[in-house]
Amino acid sequence: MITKELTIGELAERSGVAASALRFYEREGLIHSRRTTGNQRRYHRTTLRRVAFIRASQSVGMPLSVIGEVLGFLPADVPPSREFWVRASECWSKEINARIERMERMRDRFTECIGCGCLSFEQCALVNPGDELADQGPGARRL
Amino acid sequence: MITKELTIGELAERSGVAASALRFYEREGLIHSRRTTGNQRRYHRTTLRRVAFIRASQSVGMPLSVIGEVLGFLPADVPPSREFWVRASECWSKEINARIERMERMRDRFTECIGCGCLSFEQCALVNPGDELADQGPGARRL
DNA sequence: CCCGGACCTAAACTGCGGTTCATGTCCGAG
DNA sequence: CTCGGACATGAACCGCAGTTTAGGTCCGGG
Repeated sequence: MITKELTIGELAERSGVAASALRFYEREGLIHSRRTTGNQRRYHRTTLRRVAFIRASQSVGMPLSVIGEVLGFLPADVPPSREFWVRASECWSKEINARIERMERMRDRFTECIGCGCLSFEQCALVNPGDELADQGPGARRL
Repeated sequence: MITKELTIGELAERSGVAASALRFYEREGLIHSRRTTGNQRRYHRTTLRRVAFIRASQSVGMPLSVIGEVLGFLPADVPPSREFWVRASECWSKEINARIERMERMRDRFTECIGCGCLSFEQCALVNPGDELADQGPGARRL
């Protein structure tokens, strides 16, 4: 059969992603499925691509919420166009570069500041960054 | 009075760290305190330095567990020596550089892989990194 | 002596990205 | 028709780095 649908087990095996994660992605709206009369999930083949995109994006550090937003522009059951990949790639690259720069600035500051031995409050830029790291709110912070 | 001890409120204000966080650090063994007869915390002044070090280390992405290990070499109530700062700085710099390199590799892979439009399983290095990201076990992953 | 603000504790909650568990249903091979 | 493996669901749990809440105690000024 051409364009045969996938069960969750098949999708899990072929994508290398656990079935529990796939159900989770579906709850979060990143992927979609049809249901059989017996309430089981059937995935369109293009879902394989969507999952690949999700994992690739995660591997460069993107949070699922952002990936979800971008995938929102990609209708279900439609294979992602070349344009889509390119646009997404550009978008991600910007983000990653920004993060790398941020880390480089931090490292330089740290060596500088530790090197001078100050580490006293009010003077030290490391202890009081002020610019970055500010207003991240309470709770856990992503590294 | 010289070498006056600090209450938790004072330490919180002077370090810019919430009292709840200071109690948390103490539970985790990163800082220490004496207790008054009324069971209230009194901090040695050098604790201010310890907290500064914790926050600085966090700002470059170090997890508390690792910071705790390093602080373990620094006895309570002893001001950190210059040597200590230098050694810690070297140690952190290595870690940060490793992370930056990792992110650069990822970014390059991503642009390369997305650029070619493949994103198919089994071939794509991004989808199947294999080397990094592997064996991180179940549960949440740090970004 | 009394009052209010600072302090104490343990337990529950946050967000992220899922996993694990308990319990119950579906579906295809024999 | 029956059996076992695949699937369904909701709820609870993991680690991290704390915050919030509830309920109780301490301490200094008036």
